[in-house]
Amino acid sequence: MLDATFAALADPTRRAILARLTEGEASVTELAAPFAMSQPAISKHLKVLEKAGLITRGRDAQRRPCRLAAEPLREATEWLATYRDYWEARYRKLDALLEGME
Amino acid sequence: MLDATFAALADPTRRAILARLTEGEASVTELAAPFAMSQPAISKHLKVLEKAGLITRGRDAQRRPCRLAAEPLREATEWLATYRDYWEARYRKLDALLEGME
DNA sequence: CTGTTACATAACTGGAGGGTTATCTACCCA
DNA sequence: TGGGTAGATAACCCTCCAGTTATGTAACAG
Repeated sequence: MLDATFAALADPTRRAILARLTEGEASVTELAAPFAMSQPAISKHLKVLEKAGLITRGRDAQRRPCRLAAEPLREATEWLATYRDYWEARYRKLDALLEGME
Repeated sequence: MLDATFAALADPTRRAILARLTEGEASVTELAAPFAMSQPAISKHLKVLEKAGLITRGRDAQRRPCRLAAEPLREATEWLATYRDYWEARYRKLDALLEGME
C-alpha cells in the first residue's frame, strides 16, 4: 500500500488536489478548474488517488464528489516517523557545532 | 523536491535500502546483497535516491559508501503533517461512535 | 604489469505514467 | 423525446522507469 500512496503523492497535481480537498468535498469539474489540463487528465489523477485509497467518491446526480480519505497518509507518516531520529540527531549536531563557533 | 522524494519512496527496494542505512553506512555490494537483483539495478536505485537527496556517497578506495541523508524525509513528513488533523478527526469521530454503541 | 574487487555506464526491452482528442454514458430538465 | 451537463472511457502519443546483459573504469594486491 505504501507503494501506491507514495507514487500518488509524487505528482504535484495530485498533491494540489488533496490540498484542495482539505477544504471540503468537491466535484471533478471543481477540482479540474485550477489546472491548465483537460478533464480526462484530472479523471486519471482521481483514479490514481482512489486506487491508492486517498480519496473516496460519492454520487450526487451527475456529479461524483470526491472526499479526502486520510488513512494512507497516516500510514505514510508512520513509516516516515521511523527516520525522525535521524534528522533530529543531525540538527542536534549542527546546533552543537554552531554553539562551538561562538 | 517533494516530487523526487515521494517518487523515490514509492519503490519497496529503495525503502528497504533506506531502512538498511539507518543501521549505518554501507557499500553498494552490501546494500545489494539482500535483493534478488543485479548490481546495476541497485546502482540505479542508488542514483535515484542520491538525486532525491536521500543519500550521500563517499569514497573509500574502490568502495562508495552510502549514508542516509534524512532532510528530504523531514520535508515529506512536514508536508504530510498538514493532513494529520484529518485522520485524527476521523478517529475521534470513530471513538465517539463506538462509545455511543456501548 | 597483472589480476581482482567494487562499482559505473551503455544499450536494450517491456511496461507504466501523464498527457492529448474524440467519443460514450448517465443524469437532469423542458 | 430531445438537449445539455458531468464525468468516464478509448485510443493513441511520448517519456520515464525498472530490470537485464555486457562492458568499462578505478583502485588495491601480488
